[in-house]
Amino acid sequence: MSSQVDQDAAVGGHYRRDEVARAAGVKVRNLRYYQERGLLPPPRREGRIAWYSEDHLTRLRLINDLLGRGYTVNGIAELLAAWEQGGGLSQLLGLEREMTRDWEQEDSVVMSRAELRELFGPTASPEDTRRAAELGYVTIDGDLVTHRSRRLLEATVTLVRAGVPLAEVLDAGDFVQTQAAAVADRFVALFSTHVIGTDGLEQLSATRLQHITEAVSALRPLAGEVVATEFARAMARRVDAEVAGLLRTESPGT
DNA sequence: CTTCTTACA
DNA sequence: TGTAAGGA
Repeated sequence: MSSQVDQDAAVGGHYRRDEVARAAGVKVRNLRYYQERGLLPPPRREGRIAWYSEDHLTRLRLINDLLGRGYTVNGIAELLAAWEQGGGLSQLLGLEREMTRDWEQEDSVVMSRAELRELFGPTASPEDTRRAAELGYVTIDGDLVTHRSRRLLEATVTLVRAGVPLAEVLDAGDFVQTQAAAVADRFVALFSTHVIGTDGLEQLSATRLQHITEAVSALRPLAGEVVATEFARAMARRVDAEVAGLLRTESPGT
């Protein structure tokens, strides 16, 4: 009966300095070190006693694991920061569902070629239809045309009725697809280097795989959030500039 | 005395 | 990362 330490520690999720250290398999000295490097949140203080929680324990184990795999302290700090941000955002908004939705889950619209012509009017050519199919917006089966996204179709119709030639709308769609792919590549690259590393997925432990899965789902909406925000800002600037230009040329004075 | 920090190697 | 010394 010489050590009752484990009983005290296991109950409330409160650990003293040396208890977390032992439980996580790190040296007491390093608790401070990780704290200074921003890897570990500071413990709750009660007089001279530093109390560590289950969260601290979990994080320490993760840090230790990553360190053992050759990650640098700085790399882990970056990962942890991104992780926390992503998790916070994904919980914050119901946006997650909206942003991770892809075409397969969207309403599709089926119509005949005649209906399609009627929808778009004279600016739409068979060539446009072919191009739309090439870009993946529609699939053609005999006389039936299926558009994969009702929202995109409606947006396109709106633009065309406002006077934008369909061919140019398709050009824009092509451009957006390319740029979106580039943006996605960038986020994925970030993720691979900082989270997965060079080892590849094969030799990862089950717990780390779990962590990665969580991080992916946390980072997806974060990436969407970043892009949406930047896009909104860019649009606002361009529109402002355009409107200012029009005002100068069209109404020189009253 | 214990618990924790600071500072130096 | 170890550890000696000092504050609370």
